[in-house]
Amino acid sequence: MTARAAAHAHTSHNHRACIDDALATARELCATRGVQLTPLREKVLHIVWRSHKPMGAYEVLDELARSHKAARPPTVYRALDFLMAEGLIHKIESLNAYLGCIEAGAPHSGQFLICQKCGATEEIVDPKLETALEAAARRAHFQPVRKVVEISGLCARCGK
Amino acid sequence: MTARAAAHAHTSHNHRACIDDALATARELCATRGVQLTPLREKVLHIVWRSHKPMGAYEVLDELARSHKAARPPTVYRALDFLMAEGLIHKIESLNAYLGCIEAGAPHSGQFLICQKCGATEEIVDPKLETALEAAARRAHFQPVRKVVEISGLCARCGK
DNA sequence: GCTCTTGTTGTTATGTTGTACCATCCGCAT
DNA sequence: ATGCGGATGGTACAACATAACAACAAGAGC
Ligand SMILES: [Zn+2]
Ligand SMILES: [Zn+2]
Ligand SMILES: [Zn+2]
Ligand SMILES: [Zn+2]
Repeated sequence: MTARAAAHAHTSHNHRACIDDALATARELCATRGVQLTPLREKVLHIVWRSHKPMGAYEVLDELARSHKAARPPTVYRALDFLMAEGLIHKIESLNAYLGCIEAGAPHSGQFLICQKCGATEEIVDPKLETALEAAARRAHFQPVRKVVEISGLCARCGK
Repeated sequence: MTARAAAHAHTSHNHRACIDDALATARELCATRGVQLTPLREKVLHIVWRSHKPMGAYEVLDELARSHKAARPPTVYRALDFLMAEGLIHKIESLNAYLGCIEAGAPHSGQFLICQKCGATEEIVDPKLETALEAAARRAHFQPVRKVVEISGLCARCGK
């Protein structure tokens, strides 16, 4: 398990390591796949990774525009679409926001614990939950393609 | 199990029975709770129940406006908010759309199988999946409040 | 009857999220 | 040099959702 994956979103940790790890992994993956992690896309990935709270596209845009005057909505959405296609970020559907993936390279839809109080969102990888999802679909003769699992509530720290 | 709950979204069935059942259940529940299922709200519920495909708020608005000239976005969103609060419909987060609940009266967040080809969306009630969600949250010391589960893919009919 | 309160609906305007479409630029292969 | 495909620039607009205040209707208490 990487330092990044070991860190929990709601706990204090060396977040610089999260970012560095995420960017390094992204560069490796894109190089291997022969796709371009351009400076613009890397910048957007960096912005999304600034926290463990899902970030809205227009928040990303505001941040990006500070150093990139030409930034417009399509600029951001194209970068986000690329990063999602490469499995480097996830979209949190219930928030219309985006979050860095902690398991980039391993194709998955993502399972999330979203704290309603502090906003911190932790991506979990739970094989039993995955199995239960597959079983539920199978029971209905349904072929799953994308599985959205977003649990909102109170994180360990806020729920005390 | 009611006739409504027994019907699968992707199969042909007597859909009038779905609607009648849903409206009757809604009237009972609201009467019991002492909340007002007004003609407007009932009309919106009826519109949402016209199919087993999640319906966007503006689609509902277009339909509603045919018989209710004063209808505006807030008209529809207020009715949808009421119906959600009473557990009569669900919002499908990954589609920004709304769907009638097949188990109104039993508080739950809903679990959905969304066909990407035909659009039919089936609400399932899977205790094992529910257990797995609870367990995953517990493992992270997370207190779940709302659980969004939306599996997109191909339904039994379209996946053949 | 009156009026206070609460809940519902009417109405206008605006905020937020996401795309369509075409132009331009750049690296690379022919 | 020419053409091609991928990436970005830039304008406009579509789709989804809410804020804020006015109007109205029904029941409770006087
Ligand atoms: Zn971190
Ligand atoms: Zn992930
Ligand atoms: Zn039906
Ligand atoms: Zn339901």
